[in-house]
Amino acid sequence: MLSTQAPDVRTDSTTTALHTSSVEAGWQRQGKLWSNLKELCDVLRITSAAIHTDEELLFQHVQFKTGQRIHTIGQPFDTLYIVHSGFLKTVLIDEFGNEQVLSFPMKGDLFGVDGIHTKRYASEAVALSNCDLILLPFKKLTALGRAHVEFEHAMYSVMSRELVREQAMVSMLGALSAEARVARFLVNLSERYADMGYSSKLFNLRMTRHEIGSYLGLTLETVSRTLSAFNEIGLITVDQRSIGIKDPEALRTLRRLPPSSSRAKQVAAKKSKAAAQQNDQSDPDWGAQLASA
Amino acid sequence: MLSTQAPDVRTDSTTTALHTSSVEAGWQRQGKLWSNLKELCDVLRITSAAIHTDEELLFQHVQFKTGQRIHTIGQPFDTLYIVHSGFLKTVLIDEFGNEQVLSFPMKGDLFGVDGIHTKRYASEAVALSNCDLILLPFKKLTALGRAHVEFEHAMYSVMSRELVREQAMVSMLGALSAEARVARFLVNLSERYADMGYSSKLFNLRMTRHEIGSYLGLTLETVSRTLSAFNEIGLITVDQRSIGIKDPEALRTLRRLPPSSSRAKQVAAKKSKAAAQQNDQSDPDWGAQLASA
DNA sequence: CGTGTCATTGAGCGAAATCAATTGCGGTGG
DNA sequence: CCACCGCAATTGATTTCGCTCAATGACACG
Repeated sequence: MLSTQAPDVRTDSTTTALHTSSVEAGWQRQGKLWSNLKELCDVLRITSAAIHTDEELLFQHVQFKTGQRIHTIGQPFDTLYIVHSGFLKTVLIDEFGNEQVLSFPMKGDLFGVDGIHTKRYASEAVALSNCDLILLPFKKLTALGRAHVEFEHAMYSVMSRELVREQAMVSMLGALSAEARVARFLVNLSERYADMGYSSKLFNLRMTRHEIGSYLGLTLETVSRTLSAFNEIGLITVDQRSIGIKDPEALRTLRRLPPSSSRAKQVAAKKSKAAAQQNDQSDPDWGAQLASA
Repeated sequence: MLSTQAPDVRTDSTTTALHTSSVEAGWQRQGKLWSNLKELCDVLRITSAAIHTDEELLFQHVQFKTGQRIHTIGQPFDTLYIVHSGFLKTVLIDEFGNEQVLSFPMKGDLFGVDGIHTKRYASEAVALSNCDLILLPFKKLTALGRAHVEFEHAMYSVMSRELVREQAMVSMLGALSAEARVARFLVNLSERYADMGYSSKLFNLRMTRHEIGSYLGLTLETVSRTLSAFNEIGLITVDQRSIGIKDPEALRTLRRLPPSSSRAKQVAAKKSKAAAQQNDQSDPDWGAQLASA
């Protein structure tokens, strides 16, 4: 495995030493990490102009290993979580035990917000990799909001951001085709990786096809087929969990795959090209098919 | 039109006299209405224990007529809206002008929250009936949050509630069949009407089939057909915009094929019926098909 | 009484789900 | 080390749900 391509962070040595490796931010103390307010704001990408770096307030970190649950549905709520490193999923579980993936929190994301209203978490959070989370007790948050005007505003802002994200999700599920959803999902992941300083062109998926499908409102087979189709066309490369983004712009603007008839044509063209030793990804007349109305 | 069944509020005389009719709460002043903090909390269904009723702070009301836009996408954000009476829709508009309905705010609902993050509204709000809205300037809100601990908590709570609602929406779009979506939509509306003190059994839809379809991720034809089907089965009565709820429990538990399994049972039931040469649309035991997960 | 908007209903088709078979990979234990 | 197992992923065959296209009906409005 290429350690350069994967945003694996300290997972490279395979799940063993969490507390031993050094980390970018936070103060290390006998295996526990603490962050001050400034660091917390940085992780959340919040403008912390008037925040004193000498603030004595500290925020505890907690580590979770792959597969562990951070909180479950119905569990009494009292703290929010900020992802310092690692990857997670949040899921809703219906009355029959079916999981519905709601989000894939990663570095800088906040989760647990759904617990504020009813004082119990409305969703379940599971670590998809080893994780380092910053605990943000809700009490502390409100106290902080009253002390620092900036911080209060920032918290509202972050919650608003979450809401907008959900809205975009609803819009996507309601209006886009399967291919468009998968395409946007990939672009989205790519951009988030870029934000985190990793490669936006080559990365490993942290979730299964099933989880992706659940997130996008599709079956795992459809996700798999769509990825394969994108691969054939040269938009991406796929090898199991490893994804290479080849044509971000096409993915971003993709609405629907060409009709199966012209698709056959395309494949044919591709074959003839391969036979002629031509370069693959030229395919002139599509890749950014737009909806007409 | 039966004025008793419809939560029409001052709309009966058809869009003419807004400022003339009297309203339940608020202080009337030459055509403008003002609410104090207590009233505002009441509308939001917030426990306002420690809120002084003698609070001098007043919140302005604004009236909108059917079809008017409250705010548009990209417009600078500075105030939130609380629905005092009337019905609205919030929509997202994609790059090709297609509308995607996000919510149908009604009495007690808060909207405009999506503007906090980017300082510009991310969605557009349109009045589906004549509306009376309470303005809640964001500045005022934060100030209030610092003054009244209770209020700050309440605002977080309301935003959390919105987020949970969106999550439920995502879950529905991702996992439920067309019939289940429509069924839940009806139940949801019914309950909201009940909360507002109107009949939960008989009401008028304020939105078109197209808008319902957009909201549920369906086409207007599918919505229409589904309503007709529910009507034939006796779950509801439909006559244009007028809906009568006949079997809330069946609607509430109506499902379709979530992920896997459960299908065997369905097919078996179908086959046994077919074998018994049963009449088509009598189908006694459907209308509340449950997934066995 | 036309005209436009919204709703209903039907026919046909296509995208995605379901069902099913196979392959690839990582771990485990003989 | 390899055989075996379980899980994930790929791929194909078939079904079906919901969309598209289209015609018609109901109602409000000028």
